Amino acid sequence: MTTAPPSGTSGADPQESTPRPAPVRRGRGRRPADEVRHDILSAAGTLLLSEGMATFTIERVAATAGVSKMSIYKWWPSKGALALDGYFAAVENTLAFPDTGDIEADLLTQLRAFVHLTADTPAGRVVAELIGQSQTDPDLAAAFREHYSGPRRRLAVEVMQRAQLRGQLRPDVDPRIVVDQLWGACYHRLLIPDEPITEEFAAGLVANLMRGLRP
Amino acid sequence: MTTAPPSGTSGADPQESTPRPAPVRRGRGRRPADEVRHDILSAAGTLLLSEGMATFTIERVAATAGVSKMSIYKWWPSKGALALDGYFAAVENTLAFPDTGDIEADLLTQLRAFVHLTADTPAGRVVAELIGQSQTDPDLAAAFREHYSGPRRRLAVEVMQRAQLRGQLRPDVDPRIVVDQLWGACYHRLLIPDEPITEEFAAGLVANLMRGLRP
DNA sequence: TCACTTAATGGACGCTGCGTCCATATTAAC
DNA sequence: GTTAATATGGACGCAGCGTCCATTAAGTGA
Repeated sequence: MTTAPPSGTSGADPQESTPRPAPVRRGRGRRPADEVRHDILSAAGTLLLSEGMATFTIERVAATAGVSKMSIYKWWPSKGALALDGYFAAVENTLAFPDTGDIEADLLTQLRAFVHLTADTPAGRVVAELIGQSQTDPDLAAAFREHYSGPRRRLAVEVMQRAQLRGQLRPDVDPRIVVDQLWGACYHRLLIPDEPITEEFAAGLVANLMRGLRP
Repeated sequence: MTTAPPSGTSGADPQESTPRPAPVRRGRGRRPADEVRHDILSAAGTLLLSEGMATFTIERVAATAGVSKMSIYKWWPSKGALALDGYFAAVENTLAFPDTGDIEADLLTQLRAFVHLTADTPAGRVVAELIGQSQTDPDLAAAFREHYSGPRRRLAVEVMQRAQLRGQLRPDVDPRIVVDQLWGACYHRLLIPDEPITEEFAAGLVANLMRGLRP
């Protein structure tokens, strides 16, 4: 969080070259598109992280953002798509995947990050609700695959392919399947919480796969 | 809706060449509880399998079953819980888990059954939507764990524990984690369809885990 | 500078579904 | 046969959806 939010709710930015006499009051009339979009995304992210998907509605986002519903419908096709963008706007989105040369250590590091995310932040719960919503919201499903699961999956596959070239992984295994056996297993516990998501779980995932189950 | 006279003749006339003799126009008054429950579950299952969770509403189930909403609210706390029971009522629910003595073959058999279920029947899609709904429906989440995921998970763990006693699996692996790496991986592809669910996928899941990823 | 174009707002609309509440009708239980 | 139980139809207020309009302000170019 920076100390100088340029578009705070309270006042105009005095650093702008054009002085604005009455920026606080909102009424009818045209407003800068970026400003409107920012207000919407900010409100959507806040509502999503604080109360979750169950009470997330277009009307509430509009009211919180001080924006009309039409402005929202103009840019987002469904409440799920809006929620996803709100999530991205609210959450630090680090897509870094370490590649230190030790594939086993790198996988464990990433899985530990997942454990931490679900244990110590609301992000895990929110992502689970977004995946849930995407089951009956095609627009969200498409956006989720394109902007969330797709890039992450690709990144993990690439790291494993490099490990295969280094000879650290059997060349005949399909890295795409391994992704499902590591992160898919995590999402499984996130979405169907029969068992907890712990550090031991993460360690077990890697150990089982690397060593194999045979005695 | 026109106001129909209280006599039985004028109630549901429009399409009265239906081969079903039973669905006589119903009016007010007490009915056998089992009969009402059956009508509700039957309608819920039919609606769920034919149109999915997106258009599944209490009102529609009530109308289809020829039942008042109150009768539904009397027995089910949420639409998700009703949908789950409707699913069980409509789908052949085989919980058999083979234990031939060859754990690798048995796991593959079960995973192939999952592939078949998602490819050739609407059950996979429906289960995915139920899991999705359960993310924002605590009643459904509880019922799903108790009646669906819990028993299935337990069964798989028991089979693997027996395999451990037979010496077919390393004694130090946690079967609960293996469940996530096999079925969790399948549900991952079901819920986030970046990659298809195929026989090769099922075979790869088992092969990766049994042999291990190391060269 | 000023007229013109663009677009966001408040407010309203009809619709669906929710969850609840009755009065009534009818069967099940005694 | 009488009584108690309960399912039904119908209505209620509420929330949210998705769309539409007239108003009003910001941006644009001459």
